[in-house]
Amino acid sequence: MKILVVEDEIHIAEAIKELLTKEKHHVHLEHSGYDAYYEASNGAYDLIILDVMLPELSGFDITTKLRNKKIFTPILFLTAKDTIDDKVYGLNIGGDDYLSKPFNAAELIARVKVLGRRHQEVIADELIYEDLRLNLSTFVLTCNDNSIPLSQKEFDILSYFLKNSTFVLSKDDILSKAWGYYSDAIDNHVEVYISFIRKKLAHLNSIVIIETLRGIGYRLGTKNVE
Amino acid sequence: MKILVVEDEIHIAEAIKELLTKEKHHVHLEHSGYDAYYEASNGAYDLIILDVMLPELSGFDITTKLRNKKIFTPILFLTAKDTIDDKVYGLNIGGDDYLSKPFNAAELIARVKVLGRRHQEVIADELIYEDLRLNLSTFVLTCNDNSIPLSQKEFDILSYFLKNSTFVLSKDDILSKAWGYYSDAIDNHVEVYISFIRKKLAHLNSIVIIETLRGIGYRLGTKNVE
DNA sequence: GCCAACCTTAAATGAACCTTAAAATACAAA
DNA sequence: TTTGTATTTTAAGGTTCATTTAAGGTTGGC
Repeated sequence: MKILVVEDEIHIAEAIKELLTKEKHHVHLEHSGYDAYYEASNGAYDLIILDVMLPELSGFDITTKLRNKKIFTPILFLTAKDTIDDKVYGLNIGGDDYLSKPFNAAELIARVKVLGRRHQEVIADELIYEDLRLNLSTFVLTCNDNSIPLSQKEFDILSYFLKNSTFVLSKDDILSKAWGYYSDAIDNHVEVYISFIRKKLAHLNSIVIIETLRGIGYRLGTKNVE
Repeated sequence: MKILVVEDEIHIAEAIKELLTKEKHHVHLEHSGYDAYYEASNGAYDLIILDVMLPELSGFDITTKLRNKKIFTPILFLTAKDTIDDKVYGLNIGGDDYLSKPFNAAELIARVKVLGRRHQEVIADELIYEDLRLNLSTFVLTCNDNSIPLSQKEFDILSYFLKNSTFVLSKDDILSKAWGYYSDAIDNHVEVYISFIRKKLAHLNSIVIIETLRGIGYRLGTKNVE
């Protein structure tokens, strides 16, 4: 699921993100009311976890504005305010559930699961760059009418490139992204996988290539620059 | 809405009934576990408000039995037990919400409203996908003129796939759906049952297959009919 | 030409997955 | 309660395929 977490206390926000990411959700963080409203208002999320006490707009304000806009993404309130009146208020203006801080990880996950069960019209999201589309749930890479599945590592690396298409990525960057900081993987691992991915790009006839910047790293680019 | 209230303390039960009747709901009271299970098991209610501590069967027992029987009426637990483990347990076995006694009248009404909104899922008696039909009350799987019965677990898993035919389901998804969040079931359980189901699909000559996405999960698909 | 960085490929390894049969459990009938 | 049957769980061995290893080849800068 695509989940928007709105929480101004950074360490709590990060903890929630980590927890949900482990459960295979895609998490986006926002820390202030207006940003959150703006981000949520396209209706692209499957669930919004919303702190009530926020800078600018409160969680309740955001909920009211979204519901007025006919955005019915399920909303789970998350807050230190634990009085019954608050709970009732939140549920009445269109929230779907309520969890008090400090909360238990298992309970958060259980409630997310319950809310997610409903909102099953999930849009499979994908990364797009030039003529490439990478499906994030099936790991299938598509170019025009050709498709090819990627392995886990190929996916980790290519998605990293697609998310950072304007940057040069060093081998160390790629190593720590795809193998982890503490792994003993070496440069040759990256070289091998870059080779695998290039082969798949060629097989798809994509115009996308991976350029080598000798001694520096790799960068996405395109063929025939005319 | 038609609401079943299961509560053994008569004065509380009556108070809830009065409260909900005032909100224009039709309320039926039960005071013991077996009676409640029997009453709920025809699936005629829109909502069940269920005390956890009951004579004979506990509220959790009733929920489990109902869900096993494919009765998915929303359930609101109502209880004095307020530990997180209880909450998580209740939500995981198929409950939808949880309210601790003593509760506030306004909060009860607010939560009833939320759960009522949710029960707009159409009740069908079979799931259909491509050439497959799965009867939800007999657990019989049919393809063209061939039929074969499914066991409980086979049914749990295949119906989960049929309800989510466009999504990739991970082993964890399937485990928590068919065995529950707290079970100690392992990946091999899923593999064994996927194998069982595939054998039955083949036996029926269905065009439907279960694809493996290595390292990711499984997804419904069809044999390539060109 | 020489060296370091990089590329490619094939073989070895290991993790993920599949299948099957036997053991354990649940459940209903006798 | 006992017995028989269906279902679920356990366990083991086999298979496949992603990943790692390793070796030899290529490229580009000095």
